[in-house]
Amino acid sequence: MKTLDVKYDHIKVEENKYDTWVKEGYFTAGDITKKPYCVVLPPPNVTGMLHLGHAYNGTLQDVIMRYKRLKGYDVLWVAGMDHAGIATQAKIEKKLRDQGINKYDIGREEFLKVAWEWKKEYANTIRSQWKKIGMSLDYSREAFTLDDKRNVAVRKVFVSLYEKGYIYRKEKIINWDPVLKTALSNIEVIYKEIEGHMYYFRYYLENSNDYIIVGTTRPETMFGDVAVVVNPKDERYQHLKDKKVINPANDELLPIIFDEYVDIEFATGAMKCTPAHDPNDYMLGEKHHLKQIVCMNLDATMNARANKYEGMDRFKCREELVKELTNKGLVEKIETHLHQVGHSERSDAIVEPMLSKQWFVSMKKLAKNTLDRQKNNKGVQFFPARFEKIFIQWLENIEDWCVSRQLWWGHRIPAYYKKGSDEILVSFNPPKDIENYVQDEDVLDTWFSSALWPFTTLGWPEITDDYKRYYPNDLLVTAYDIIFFWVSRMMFEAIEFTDKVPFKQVLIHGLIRDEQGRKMSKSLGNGIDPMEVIDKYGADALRFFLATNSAPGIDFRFSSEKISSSWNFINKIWNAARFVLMNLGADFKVTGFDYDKLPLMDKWMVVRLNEAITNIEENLEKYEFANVGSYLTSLVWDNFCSWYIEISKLNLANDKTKEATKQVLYYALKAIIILLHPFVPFVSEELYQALPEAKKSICLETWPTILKVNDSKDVNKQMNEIIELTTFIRNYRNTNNIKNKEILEVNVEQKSTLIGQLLDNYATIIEQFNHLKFVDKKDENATILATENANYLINYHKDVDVEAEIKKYEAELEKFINEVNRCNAMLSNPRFLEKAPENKIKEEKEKLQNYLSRKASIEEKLKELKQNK
RNA sequence: GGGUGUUUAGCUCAGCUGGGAGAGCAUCUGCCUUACAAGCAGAGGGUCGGCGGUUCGAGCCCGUCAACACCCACCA
Repeated sequence: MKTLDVKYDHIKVEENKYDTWVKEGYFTAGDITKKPYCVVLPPPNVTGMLHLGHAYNGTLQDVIMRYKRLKGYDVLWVAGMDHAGIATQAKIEKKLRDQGINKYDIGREEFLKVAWEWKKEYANTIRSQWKKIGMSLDYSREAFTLDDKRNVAVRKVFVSLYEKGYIYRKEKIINWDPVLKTALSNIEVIYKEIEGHMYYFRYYLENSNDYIIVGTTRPETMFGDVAVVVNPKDERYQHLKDKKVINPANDELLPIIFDEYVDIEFATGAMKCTPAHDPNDYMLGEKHHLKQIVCMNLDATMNARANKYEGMDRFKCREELVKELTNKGLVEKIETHLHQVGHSERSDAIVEPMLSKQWFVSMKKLAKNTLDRQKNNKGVQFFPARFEKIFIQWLENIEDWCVSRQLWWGHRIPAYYKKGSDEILVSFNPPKDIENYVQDEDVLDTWFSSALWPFTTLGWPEITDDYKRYYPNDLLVTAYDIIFFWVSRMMFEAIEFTDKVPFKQVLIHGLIRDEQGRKMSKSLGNGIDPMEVIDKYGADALRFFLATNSAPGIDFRFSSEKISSSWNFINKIWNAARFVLMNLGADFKVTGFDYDKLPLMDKWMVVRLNEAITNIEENLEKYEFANVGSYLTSLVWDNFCSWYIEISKLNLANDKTKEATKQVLYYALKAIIILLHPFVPFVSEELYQALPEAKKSICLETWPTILKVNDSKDVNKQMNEIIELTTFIRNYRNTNNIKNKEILEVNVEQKSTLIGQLLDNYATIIEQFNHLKFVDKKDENATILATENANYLINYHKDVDVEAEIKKYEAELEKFINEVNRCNAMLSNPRFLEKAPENKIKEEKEKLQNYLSRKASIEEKLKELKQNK
């Protein structure tokens, strides 16, 4: 049994606990005598340190994991990390660049060596951060999205999808990141509103002085133009049938194409068509069998198509071309124009839509399979439910997924091209005559491997014991910003390859913002390092803040003030525990107690605890952690500390009640510590180990159970009577400046047998607690407190200001008159009596009686006061 | 152009299936009462964004408007 320091010091408390937990195997799953419960951690990217969002996500899960362990489950929380292809490669390239190294100089193999070193370093950092947060992960099953086991699964899935016809390779318009020089999927493009220009150019008709005006926001792509398109219904352009116009940029002749796609109202209603640099133009091009002319290089400089602009950056080219055409008198006008421009999620470069040959996953059928399940109630249960709608809508409008990336850091695509032939071999293993083939240089989108995470972490494609036991996962916890990237892809892959949904439930949480409510971002520099917060306030305070200050699915603000409040709360428990332990004494034995023989106050503590356990459990099951937080706070702070401990001081001083109270203090403290453990694992372990007869660790404990009692209603009622009287007395002392040492005389007019019992048994303790004395005499100037069950007449009237007293009572009277009126209005409404549920009516009737009796008491008192005047 | 969320006390936010508005911080008053002054006791403070509707009864349900935030979408 450890003893507690006088002061709560989070640094000391949080030291040296985690390693023991891990070493003892408390987080290692596999006890097959228990029911399994499995969650896989959303693997953080090995790009760097964990941020506050990771701490939030990890805390929510850890709360659930620790709760489930206490509830007796065999909990598996799989640790793992994500290779984060683009993000990590970008960082490594930058690091190399800073050292003056170009990745092409060292080549793919050397580059990958550097990358694995990088991964090793950051993996260690991340593990040390998990440790500081206290995340109870199973490291024995730790996985990495790019390790050998996961590679086997990725190859198997790729080949299988290819063989089933879901994967194809095709030249299409894709989103090209010219900085990282790779293709991107649609959702890796972030659209931002940018003030650009709409340029209007004159396109002269062939052999004519007549011209039409064509608007564009991207003049540099004119070198890839193959037509001008107008709407067939547009009367302005009927005369252009079979005509050709001259491209102002390169004097080439462009046919006029008629297509309904063009919006007559927009700009001039005449649109240039660049099939190789715009998805809509591409579609038009396919339809009208137009050429596809790429006019840029992979780094977004212009290619030979741009003639003298070859080698120039696209935006510089735009500028120069506009200048040139202005000089030639071909510019009609230039307007500023707000539009959405796609940026690369990782490099922030303006994405170039570009014709390129890439690998795609055909999504329609896979999405449909997922939707069928979800809509037939065989899908996953979303918390909060509204995210299901978002998920469904996205799947219903899904486009094919571009999965090839022109990177080195990732799963290399298992496709082999036969030299000197068009033959493509897609196979799990390289062909035997590999010398006759060249493997595809590209790697797969990171999310291709992440999408398999719920089952590859459990050993799939092998049907392992883990897979059989822990799949499907019970829950996934993630932020709403990666529903599309991750949740939906896990869904369709799981359904396709395991014929099961990957997890039964998904808990979607919001994002954490800075103190001003802004999104945390690198560019704003407003990111908060969770490790700094932990140093200052402790992981427990951070965790309690994160878990209990957020509503499901809604963003919330970081608040150092609230973390500080969390710290204070922990400090409160710390001190309460010190008080209890000090009073139990060194020779305390846990003997339990006979509830029926307990004094009222001790019974009340047991009853409060029962109610708290029920409420906390219910809310944990619904992932309503904010509710759990307020129950815990009021249980500990109000019930346990402010009332029970304070009253227990009297019971502890009395030999008759001492022993039972000690037992209940121990019982309540232990239960509270365990209830708190999921949120504050470190300090709860410290406090737990200071308890008499503690096990080796709180991790071996079980969730507190409810003690069956049948008098909880009476217990609450009686204790509430004491609380009401006490609060009134305190208020009375306060407003009349009466010190505690001055004993107040109080006469009680009983209105119920309950009060009789209460006074018979606990008069002395109530007297001591409130520094008062119950007397028989009734002073005519007494102040009156009317409760539902009694009138308390306080015989203290020195320096009574009769006028002030009258005013006070009149105010009080008005309050009760209003209440009586309210009840009467309700109860005299025939429709209320007719339609409201019976118990509601009964409740209101009881209230009315109570208010009437309180009102009568006050009226009586007022009458007396006025007579005395 | 669609869609979602938010709007509650001075500030930051809870309020679960409709049945008398809550917390933390801040404010005011009084306390160093030996678990805790990072604390204790008491108090004040809100026509729950506006309007309309459903209901015996609305912060909660429906409609509408407003402000703010976010997501999706190929208008050159």
